[in-house]
Amino acid sequence: MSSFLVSVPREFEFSLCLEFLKRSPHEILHTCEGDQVTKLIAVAGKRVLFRVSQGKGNQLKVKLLNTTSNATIRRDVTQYVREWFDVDTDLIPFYSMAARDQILSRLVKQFYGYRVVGYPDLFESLVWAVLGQQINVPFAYLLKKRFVEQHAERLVVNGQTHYIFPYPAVVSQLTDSNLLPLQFSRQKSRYTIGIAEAFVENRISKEKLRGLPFADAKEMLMRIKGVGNWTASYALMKTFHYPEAFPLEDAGLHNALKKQLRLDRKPTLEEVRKAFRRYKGWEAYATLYLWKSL
DNA sequence: CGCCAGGTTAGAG
DNA sequence: CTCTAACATGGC
Repeated sequence: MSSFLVSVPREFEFSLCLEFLKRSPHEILHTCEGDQVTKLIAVAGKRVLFRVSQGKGNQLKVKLLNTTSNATIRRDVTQYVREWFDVDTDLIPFYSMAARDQILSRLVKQFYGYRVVGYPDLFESLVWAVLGQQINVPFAYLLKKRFVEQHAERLVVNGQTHYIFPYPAVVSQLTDSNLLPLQFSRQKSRYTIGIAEAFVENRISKEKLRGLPFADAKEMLMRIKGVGNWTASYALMKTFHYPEAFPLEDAGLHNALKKQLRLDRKPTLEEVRKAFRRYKGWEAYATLYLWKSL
């Protein structure tokens, strides 16, 4: 099948992104084999299975596994990959700011080229955030696995099953009786279905939010029940790559700051805000590298 | 048993 | 605007 290349900046380290992709054995929406990752997506009405690996120089190699290439597929898969690994953010200004920061200077050196590994699908991003609310991450992955196995479209290639995150049209038809057995709490079940309904009724979509000022996009997201500041910020960071988006209430972020600032307790929200003042405009990447420090 | 984990909501101050 | 209690569920 056909391959093509996607160029990336010098400040890009694929192996660090792969590390993130490999972080849970329950991850089901992509498959890592050594130094490459395989994923199924729906583009232009087709199901496209592709594999990404490091190419020569500043390039990623993308290989299509179940279809031949044409201009449309190539454009859409390229776009997906660029969003997935946040290829288009210029990190030079962030690195120049971070170099002068006591906490970040060490981290950006250690994890140079690490980027936000995102969720180009807004629905996936929001539901995944809801699943992660107030529970430990391994359990969130387990919930996602069950949810995807039950309700996602799939494609079997060479005996390997690949999934596409469940569609809003499907999820909006579910009830508690579908999700509680998967060990969703009533709250997660209600939020998940409510988010799907918001998509189906077109109260929200990626297209509607694209290009909006940060505050407006956040406000639109937070109109949905179950999407608070943490969830909205998470989606703005992971799906739209707003550089100023960061989850203020995030427990992991609090733990990272506690460690870096050598506090004997977790910081208050006010202390987090204060610590982040110096990262203005780059809160998303400050958060990413702080998370990575844990 | 207690406490924490990638929170949100509704209600009070 | 900020703080708090209630909600909910698994894991250590």
